[in-house]
Amino acid sequence: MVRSDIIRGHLDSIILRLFLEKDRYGYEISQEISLRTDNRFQIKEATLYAVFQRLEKRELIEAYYGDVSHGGKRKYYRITTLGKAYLKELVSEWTEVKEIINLFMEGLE
Amino acid sequence: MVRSDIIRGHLDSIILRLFLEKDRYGYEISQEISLRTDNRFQIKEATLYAVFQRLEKRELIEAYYGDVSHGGKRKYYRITTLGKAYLKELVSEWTEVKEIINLFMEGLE
DNA sequence: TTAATTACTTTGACAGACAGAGTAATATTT
DNA sequence: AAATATTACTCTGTCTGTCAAAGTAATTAA
Repeated sequence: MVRSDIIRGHLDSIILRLFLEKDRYGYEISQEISLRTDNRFQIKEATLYAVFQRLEKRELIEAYYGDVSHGGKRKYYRITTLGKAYLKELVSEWTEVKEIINLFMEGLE
Repeated sequence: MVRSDIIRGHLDSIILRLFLEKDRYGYEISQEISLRTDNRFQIKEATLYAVFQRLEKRELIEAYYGDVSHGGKRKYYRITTLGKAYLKELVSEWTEVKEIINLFMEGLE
């Protein structure tokens, strides 16, 4: 398991990326992250919903209530146009951050 | 300039790496980071000295006072054996984090 | 009926990073 | 010699992101 404070700051990117693919609800996002990372990273519930609140307040995603299938009622989110533009920025930021950190880390692997 | 909370968690790595090369003092580290990143990232003074305190408390680096050349007296740090081992861990952690984030970011660049 | 799973929410705490202000010594300019 | 710039370090208080812990509620399986 990767320490979460090393992934800190990238959660918005990861989550927005998953919303770019399709509308999703919270629990699904958390499952999807565990699945795709092969359990190398798991987002904590409290963190997840805090991210949603932050993104919604900034109008990068918007919520609507979906159908109740298993268990509790699902709250779906969709990414907004603003959110898509922001994700684009985050992606190029990631490219730059990677370059910078590699600058210091390479030659040590 | 890269946002600092996206580099957060990697400062220990960057600084330990610079100490691996040779003993250095604070101001030098800050200059070196700006230089190597071409000013794309600048560590703030308050942050820098907080990192030193953290690393010293964990016995990953140790301090000694050097000669006074220009300006205020310099406090030098050297990396300890423990620090070297820890850096090794951080480097492999970085490789893994990179993989994980790329998992979500690739195909969007 | 009970337990397990799905799904979301809230509160309070903590750690890392930073702004801002301050101290102090040396070097440069006037 | 005095004023200013630069080098160098320290401290306090604040903000933000993440998380632990606890709780609510609905559905499904035992």
